[in-house]
Amino acid sequence: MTSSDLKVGELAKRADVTAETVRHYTREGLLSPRRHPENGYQLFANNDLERLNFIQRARKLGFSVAEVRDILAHADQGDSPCPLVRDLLAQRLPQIRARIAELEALAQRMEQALESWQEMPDGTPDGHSLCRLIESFPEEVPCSAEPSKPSC
Amino acid sequence: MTSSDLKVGELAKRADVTAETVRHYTREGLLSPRRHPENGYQLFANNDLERLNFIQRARKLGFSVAEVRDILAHADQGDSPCPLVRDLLAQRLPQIRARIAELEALAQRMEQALESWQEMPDGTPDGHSLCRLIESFPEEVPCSAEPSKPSC
DNA sequence: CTTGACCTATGGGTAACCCAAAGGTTTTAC
DNA sequence: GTAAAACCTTTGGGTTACCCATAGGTCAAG
Repeated sequence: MTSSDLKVGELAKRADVTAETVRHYTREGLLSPRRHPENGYQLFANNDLERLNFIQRARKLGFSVAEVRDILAHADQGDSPCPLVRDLLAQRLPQIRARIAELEALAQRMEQALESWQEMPDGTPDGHSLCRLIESFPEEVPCSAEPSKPSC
Repeated sequence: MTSSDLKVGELAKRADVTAETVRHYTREGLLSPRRHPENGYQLFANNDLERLNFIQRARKLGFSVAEVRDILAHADQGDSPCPLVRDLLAQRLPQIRARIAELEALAQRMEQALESWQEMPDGTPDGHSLCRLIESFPEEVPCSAEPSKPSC
């Protein structure tokens, strides 16, 4: 109704996301557009552009969509969501660090594999080997299995 | 039929995965158990234990289940899958590196946020701010937007 | 012969969207 | 003024690599 009302595509363009993303956030309860009484189109207020920008910032900080929904719900009720925000971030950070370490280990396995495979022949699969490249690769040995090893 | 035939749970236990995982790989075509003619149970050959170990190794090297299926299909046809293996790994590695860089950037944003928030008050949401902590966080500025900046 | 441990198939859930289809609406252009 | 392009709607399915619940059949032990 207001001059500042935006349709899905308009809001999406201004926030530089796809219309599908806007619909997704709406389905998930992060946005609550009014409806045009005649054609059923979703109508977003100017406010919602700020809200969508907020969502994007929060997502870039690593919050999940569900977490952002909770943050927004707090704020909508007049409570400061900041303590929640801090908590969530502090919880998530070590998980991200762990994920980085995992991927780093993976990348090193991959590099080591590619390197050591330089000198190995391809070979055709016989009854015992599918691809020696992979089979020659050491299986991960959990440290608890051989506590005597000093490297563990 | 053979003494070495294994049921789902037995194979799973020996390869240290869940029975569900074995069923999943079977559904995806990585394993092709025979069927017990009377009770319909899946029967895995001794061979399949090696095959499952191979799958686990390949997965740890970063191959997707679909990729492992292709690798196994090659080998099953008597072709050496090794060139495919090398190709896939060489393709995947830079993607992993990119993902690591992304997560590293994310972790740094998170740390910077937590740090700078130490000195900021929480505040209750007013009409203009949901949580200043997040809103104060700089939006990602693509370098192409301001080519004059020397930092870009 | 019952109980518990195992098997089967089916279908739904996860995260954050993307995409297609079928159909109604609005805008643009001739 | 109208026809085509552009946009909107809802529905439902796909992505990854599994996990879990249900309902019901089977098997080993006591």
